[in-house]
Amino acid sequence: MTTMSNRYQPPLSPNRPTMRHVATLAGVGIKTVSRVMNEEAGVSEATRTKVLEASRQLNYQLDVTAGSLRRAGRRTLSVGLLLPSVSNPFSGEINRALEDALSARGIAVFAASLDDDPQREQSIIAAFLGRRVDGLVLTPIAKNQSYTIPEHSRDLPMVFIDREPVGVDADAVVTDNAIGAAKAAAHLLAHGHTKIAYLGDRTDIQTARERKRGFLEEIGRAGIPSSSVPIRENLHDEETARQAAIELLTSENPPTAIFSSQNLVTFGTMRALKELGKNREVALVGFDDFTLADMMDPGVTVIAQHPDRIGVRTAERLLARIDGDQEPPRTYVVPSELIQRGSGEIRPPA
Amino acid sequence: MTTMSNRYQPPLSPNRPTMRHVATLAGVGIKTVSRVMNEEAGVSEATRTKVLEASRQLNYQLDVTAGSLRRAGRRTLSVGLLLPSVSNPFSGEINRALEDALSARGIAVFAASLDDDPQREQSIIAAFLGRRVDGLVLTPIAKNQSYTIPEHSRDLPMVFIDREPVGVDADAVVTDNAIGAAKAAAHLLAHGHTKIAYLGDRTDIQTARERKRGFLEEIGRAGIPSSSVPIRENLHDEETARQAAIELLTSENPPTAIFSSQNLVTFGTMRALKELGKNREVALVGFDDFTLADMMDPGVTVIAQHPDRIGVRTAERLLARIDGDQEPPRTYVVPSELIQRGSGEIRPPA
DNA sequence: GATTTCTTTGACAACGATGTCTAATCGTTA
DNA sequence: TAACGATTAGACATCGTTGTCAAAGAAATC
Repeated sequence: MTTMSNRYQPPLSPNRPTMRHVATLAGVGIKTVSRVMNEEAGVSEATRTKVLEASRQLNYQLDVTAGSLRRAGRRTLSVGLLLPSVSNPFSGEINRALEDALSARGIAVFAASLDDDPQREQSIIAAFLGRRVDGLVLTPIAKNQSYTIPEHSRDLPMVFIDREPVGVDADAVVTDNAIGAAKAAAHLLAHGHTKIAYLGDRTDIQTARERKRGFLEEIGRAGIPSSSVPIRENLHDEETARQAAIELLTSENPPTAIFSSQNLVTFGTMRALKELGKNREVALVGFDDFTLADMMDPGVTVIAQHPDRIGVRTAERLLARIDGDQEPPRTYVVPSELIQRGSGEIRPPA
Repeated sequence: MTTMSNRYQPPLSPNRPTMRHVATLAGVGIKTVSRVMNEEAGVSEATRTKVLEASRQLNYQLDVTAGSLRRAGRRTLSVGLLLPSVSNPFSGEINRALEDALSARGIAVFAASLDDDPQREQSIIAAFLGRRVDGLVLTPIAKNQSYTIPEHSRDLPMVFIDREPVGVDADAVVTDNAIGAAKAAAHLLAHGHTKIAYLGDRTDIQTARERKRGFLEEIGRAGIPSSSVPIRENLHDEETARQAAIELLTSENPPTAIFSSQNLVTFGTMRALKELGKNREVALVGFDDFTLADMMDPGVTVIAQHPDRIGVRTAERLLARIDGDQEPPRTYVVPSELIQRGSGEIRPPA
């Protein structure tokens, strides 16, 4: 220890205190303060207390971002989360599960909404990268051409949700969409239905395609030609779904059961059934659970996803990657679950 | 311009490029690159193009956090948002509206969930401050003793939602809770009810208290002694609400109408009514709108809040403060709205 | 043609922290 | 008692950027 005085004295203004303020007050060097703040070893108990006391007195708060500049691995202790929309309940659940897992490690989450806008997607990812996030979780709905992650960020820890990564080496966490849809089909078949309609989301959405595939395959296994299955697709909101359902139900040879591939489509279908007074006659199984599904008339049978489990698994993978896991990327499947509530157990008219 | 060479040449590694990389490639000084990136004036068109080209070639991405260290006002272009829970639909709407308004200005949002845990609140706020956010939006539910914002952060732009700030000078954006609840009471009174029960949330929640007050005042104005009003409080989830409602409805002198002060309480009440087969006899008005309210039997009449408008107004205030608005803090009221759907229009038995 | 002014540009020192390296101190042991 | 390793501490450079300032060159004025 050559001298006790630093090169210059900070103004010690009433502004937000820095490490130097704490150091001068405690009468130690700035690096020592750093050590105490980061709970590094090699500080005597006496100095530690001195520093802590000074820090408490000044109400000092370590500047995480400034530290990230020099910190090993340049960790910023923040991750970016790209969701269809933060206001969508499914996304909210995932967001929450992720937050819980990451906050335990002191990692904060930037969340942003995509809204199926590829332009927006570009700029959000850029914004995340510009903030030097330690990892990325991507939950896009639509198939957007290229996930243009710049070359130099290719090894950024990344986890995709509900979508297989293309062109990037990354883990993915998905629901067993095809299997879930097959379960729905099997359930309706088991209740005696043979005329089961499929109401589906936009075909450029990978999960929607998977669900359709699983559904049709199961129907096929029952010996029903898929050409005889009424299919209405590219329904992306309640209203278009409602119209499609009405059209189908008032047609010459209406289905006795309906499988709807997504929340909003289910809602539209429920509306149509109620309007036509057929809600107790035509069976319905929807993909995705929703609040109050059991309070409907009848309760709505669904294939429930588990956003919380998806979130937990995602967090686990992301943290593993951040911690240096070099295993080849994998896709993790979170099983869906059939929940019987009445609408799916309606039998066809004899 | 003394020399053209910088003190040292960067390794020009395949890693993430910095400004210096761009500068060397473009053959200009690093400050010039900074100017171009920040669209500062005083750069000739020729140099601008050169720099932009080099930046494009290297896929350079400005490091926002590093810049914040030196930038005037130390802007980090990020804000912290504290919500009851990111998975709660009401919070989600607010989050979304805020994001839309702030992302237009290049500001990213850290969202975190509080879960009524004062401990957690402390650490989240500390985490936000440690990341040097440019502003704070706080949406706590429960009354938590002290909003301990350290002295030196007192002038940090801050907006409270649904809660008057105490001990801090800050704007607030709130729903007209008392007025909304009064509207509910008036509506039920107008339909001939005199025995109207109040089912309420935890009494330590300010908005819950306001709603109760507004409700009782309106009842009082109708000449009904508030002592004769059945009141059940501190219901914080569906199950306790359901039990309270059942108790009330099976009592000797059951109410002919119910006002429930919050979403989950409304759900519990709906369940109770359905179980007792009274859903078409007993009137119900709930505070807070919810998905599929119109699909219930009967449709549920509600006092709807407007989380989107709350979010927009909040963003507006926060940005104004960030931009230096020094007006004395105000509380902004976003009006609620009565939506008739059937359950609130049931008349008492003759 | 000589000033003066304006425009364009880069060197340099920060910002607040941490990694590296070296120095002082303290026990321990030969 | 001297030598040594272990422990504790601080000086310093540095992370990637921006604010300040000064200098070079071009344009405008006399």
